[in-house]
Amino acid sequence: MARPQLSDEAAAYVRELVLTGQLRAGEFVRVERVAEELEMSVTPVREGLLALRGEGFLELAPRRGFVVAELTEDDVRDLFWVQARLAGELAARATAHLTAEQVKELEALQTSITTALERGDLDEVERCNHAFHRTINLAARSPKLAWFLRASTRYVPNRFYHRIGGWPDASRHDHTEVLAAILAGDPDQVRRAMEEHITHAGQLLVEHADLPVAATGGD
Amino acid sequence: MARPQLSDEAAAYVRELVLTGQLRAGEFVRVERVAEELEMSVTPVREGLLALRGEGFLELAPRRGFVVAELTEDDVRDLFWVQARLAGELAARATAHLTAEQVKELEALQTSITTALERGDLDEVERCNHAFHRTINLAARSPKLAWFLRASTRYVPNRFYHRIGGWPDASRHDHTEVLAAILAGDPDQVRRAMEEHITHAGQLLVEHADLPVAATGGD
DNA sequence: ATAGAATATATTATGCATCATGGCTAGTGC
DNA sequence: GCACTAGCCATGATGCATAATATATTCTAT
Repeated sequence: MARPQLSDEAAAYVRELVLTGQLRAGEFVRVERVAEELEMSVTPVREGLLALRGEGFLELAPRRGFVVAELTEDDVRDLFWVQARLAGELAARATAHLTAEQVKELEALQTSITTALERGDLDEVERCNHAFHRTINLAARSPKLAWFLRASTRYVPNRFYHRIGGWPDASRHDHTEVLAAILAGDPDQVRRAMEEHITHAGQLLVEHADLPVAATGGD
Repeated sequence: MARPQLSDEAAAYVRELVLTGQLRAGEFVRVERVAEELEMSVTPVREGLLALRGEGFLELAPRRGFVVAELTEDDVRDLFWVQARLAGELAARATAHLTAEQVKELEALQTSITTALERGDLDEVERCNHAFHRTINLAARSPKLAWFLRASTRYVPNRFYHRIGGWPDASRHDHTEVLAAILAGDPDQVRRAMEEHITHAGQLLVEHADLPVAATGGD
């Protein structure tokens, strides 16, 4: 799976530039420049940028170029509001579908997270974290909800949580709550636990991200 | 607004083909064929299809082409679940922001819908319907939530409601409930009214759309 | 005569068409 | 049933026309 699609590579590259603030709101993304940086031609870059427009990261000014979209603190709060609702619903639905084996896997992942934390292996923590949520979200068997969830999580920079002190520990605690609710077999309790988990993450991200407070004007 | 962007035209064309069932799940969308039909070259078509992949309508089999994605009855139910939550939240948020003038506009639109219904002018009904929701959604001042809402409504075929007997009348009734809640200034009541409204629409669409009941298997 | 505005020109980048390459598949022969 | 071949089609590289903006030049008014 070296480079399945150049346009995906271009999209991922620019998305990360936007999320890490290396490209600021209002700036133009020059197709040719990106093409040079990634050593590809302009066609796949343009395709990738159009995909990013579809994701809400860029706006397209016809015959002018792609502009980085505004992303305010309120926007991030709203994104996590969506993410919390969706992750909560998916987790609630998953409760009835999770097999005993899958529950065991979740417990194993939770153990791995704890030991990895003690070793200070944050990459491993993130991997297990991801697997934990993925297992739950797949078990819900609701691909469209999962699609919307992914759309909302795209706004979280890769490896963002690494840079937030105390987050992995808080996450480990939240997962314990989710697991307990799953073991209790109570979908509503699972939903609440997962919603709180995501909400915590959102609060941390807003505190650490240093975003513009309000939009500039009315479009 | 003749042809703002050929890729948008291609995306809209194929999206409608998928939604109206002229392209069935699993079928390949041949780039060159679409290009011929729209009398454009393959580049903008491919760009449009990549956008549709981002919207969840198509899947991309690398080096094979674009395949129409599965859309089951459960998927549509989930899409309307999302739509109802988002429209409800937006309406609740709008309640505090709506000016007296905007409320008057909503009432005027509601009146227009009623008279247009009596004339049997379904196009006008749809126009006012759209304006009604748009006014509320803009007043909520939550662009990201609005983005997700739009993503969920893209799955509703254009002019779909025209073909459903009794829908315009039911819609008129639901709007009355929403308006009453807005006039009462009660966000929670507004949310409930709007969620019910969308849920009704979803039920009607599922009943009339004749979709596959379940997904074929595990991807 | 100079400052400012308006027009003409030059430059830049988009957007689309065309072309070259190579992967995937089906069809043929053994 | 398997290997090989031929053709189709996705993918992306390149070239060109057009639109938009920046720059320079000219004209006008004070």
